Amino acid sequence: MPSTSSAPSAPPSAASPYEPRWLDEEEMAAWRSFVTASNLLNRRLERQLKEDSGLSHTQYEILVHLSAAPAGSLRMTELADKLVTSKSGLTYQVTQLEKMGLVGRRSCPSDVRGVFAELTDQGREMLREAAPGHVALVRELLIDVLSREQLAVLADGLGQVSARLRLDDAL
Amino acid sequence: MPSTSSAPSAPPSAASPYEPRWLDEEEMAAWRSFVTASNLLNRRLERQLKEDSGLSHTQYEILVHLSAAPAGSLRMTELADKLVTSKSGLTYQVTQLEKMGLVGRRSCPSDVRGVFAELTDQGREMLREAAPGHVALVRELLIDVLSREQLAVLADGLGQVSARLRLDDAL
DNA sequence: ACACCTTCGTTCGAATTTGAACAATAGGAG
DNA sequence: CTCCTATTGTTCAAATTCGAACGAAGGTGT
Repeated sequence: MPSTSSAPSAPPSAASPYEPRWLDEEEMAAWRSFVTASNLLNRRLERQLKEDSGLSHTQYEILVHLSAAPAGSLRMTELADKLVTSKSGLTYQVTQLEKMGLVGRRSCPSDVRGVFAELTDQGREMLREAAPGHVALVRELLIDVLSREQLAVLADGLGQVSARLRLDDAL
Repeated sequence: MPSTSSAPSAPPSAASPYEPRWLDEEEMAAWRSFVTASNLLNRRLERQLKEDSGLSHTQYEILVHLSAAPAGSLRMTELADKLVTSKSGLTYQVTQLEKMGLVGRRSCPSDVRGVFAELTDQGREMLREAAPGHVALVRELLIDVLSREQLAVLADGLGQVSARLRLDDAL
């Protein structure tokens, strides 16, 4: 009965020490639509990017974050944090992008251990080409489907959620 | 300059045939927080489930959907749709769950090709044990962070988004 | 009955992801 | 300066993911 959560009419009879607060119908709807929208959206964006630019969404996001950074470069760890991936995962993807000539590695002057991932000219060019199609789809599938108010709530609410998550992670 | 989208002050000078409609600050904030929240949330839930129940989020969701279905069973394709994964991905995971004794396969009477994934008693028990901890975390990290109104907007807006995505996919 | 196109679930190989273990270094307390 | 602990990025093996290709049926129209 307990789906992700709710037990509308019949909570799991008697199980755990303290019966948890299940999700009511509305909470459940919010959670389900969040998960579903996220999955569906990812799927579509992945396909679009791969077909039109030969990039995975992850790779695209790496380019985006680098392009937004001061010198088109970021420390590996910092980049991993922004992307919300594992360090090893980033190492892998940066290597891939390096092979494609879109990103380069530079050692950090102030810290021998440090490594900067740096956007190459080719990388910038690739981003310039890939961005329009990607943005158009994000707009079509998400942004333009929602009202201004809904967008504001999304930004606000999920911003809060993210902030909390970040804090916890920092522990 | 174009991150996922926005070009706040300086749009990419002149590139594509038709300059796309970049995302303004608010749209950008909504999109970023959506992506980030989704990733962070997934990461946490994944860890919690694995540690407390030895299940991946995907596996947990399979159990949830089966438990919510008429006879605790669903056709593979139907289940794959609900989960928003590839058919091959589902085949793999159902096999894993089968090895764990949480799910079984049954052939479909009316269609020789069809296969039903079916929740075993052990699977139901596992779900009963895993649900409280999972729900508690979803509540702590998302539900309880948002107000009733925000939840309503989430459910509504993202529900719409999902619905559209589903339609497109059906093509 | 026959051809034709769709659907079903699996298999296969390739790509990706993750956490743990590591070696090298940084940084701080004494 | 000298321990001791935290951090950095990589490597490694294992797990998971996907899409394309398949073999086997279903369904339809003629």
